[in-house]
Amino acid sequence: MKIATWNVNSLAVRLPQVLDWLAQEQPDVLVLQETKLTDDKFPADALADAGYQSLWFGQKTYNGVALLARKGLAVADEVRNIPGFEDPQARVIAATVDGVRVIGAYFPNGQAPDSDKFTYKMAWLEALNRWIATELQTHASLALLGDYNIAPEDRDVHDPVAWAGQIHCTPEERARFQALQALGLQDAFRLFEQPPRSWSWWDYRNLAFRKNQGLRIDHILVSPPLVARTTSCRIDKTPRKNERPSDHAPVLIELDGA
DNA sequence: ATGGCAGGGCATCCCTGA
Repeated sequence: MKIATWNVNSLAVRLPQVLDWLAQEQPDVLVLQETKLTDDKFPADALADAGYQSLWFGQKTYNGVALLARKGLAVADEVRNIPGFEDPQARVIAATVDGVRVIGAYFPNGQAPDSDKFTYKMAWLEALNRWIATELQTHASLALLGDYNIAPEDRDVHDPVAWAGQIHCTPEERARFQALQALGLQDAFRLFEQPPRSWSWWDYRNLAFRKNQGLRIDHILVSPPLVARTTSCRIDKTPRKNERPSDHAPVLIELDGA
């Protein structure tokens, strides 16, 4: 079973690239962030033609998430956003696929550590942690994946000195990432040996991709039964080389067994 | 020290992203 996440930065612009990538990689599940589409505009038919059933949860201009699955999608226990956390922004979509609880999330950016958006980010992260704890009680096999907007460690940052204390790298955000790990989740990427200077996002500006200046902020966290089944985790830089690319690259894991 | 690119929307000399 192959499960992937990709922040596409507008599905309207990136749909052809998503279809290409699905044909290329044939993931069983793909979660998308920053679709930037209202629900009436979601391209469910084009994705169905490509063999994927979809769940989607969007809004105008900002945010928006979706969950695509080839088969085994249990739509009955779909969840949108964090239960009990009042939120006008479309950031979370969850469902169960072949017994795996898949939670796709677009974590708040936070803009700057002294901003209102950072306060919102921290409240959102706290609510997420509480909810994931309860989800784990009913779903032992759980994957939390998406654009976390957190670089968990300095080795996830191309220039840790320049980024020290900046958004995505503050101690408060990193403590929240560690709090998710304290629930028993593990960073699938770090279960394996990886190339140094591996990033999932590169700024559009400054030739950042060509110079490989980026951050690793897109993650797949897996619960213990999935840790045992995970055979690989990688970042696919290929779509970042496309014409009109997303600034994020997809991240994927492969699981043993059904 | 700043902004540099990209997407969306329909007002812009704008907002947000990361």
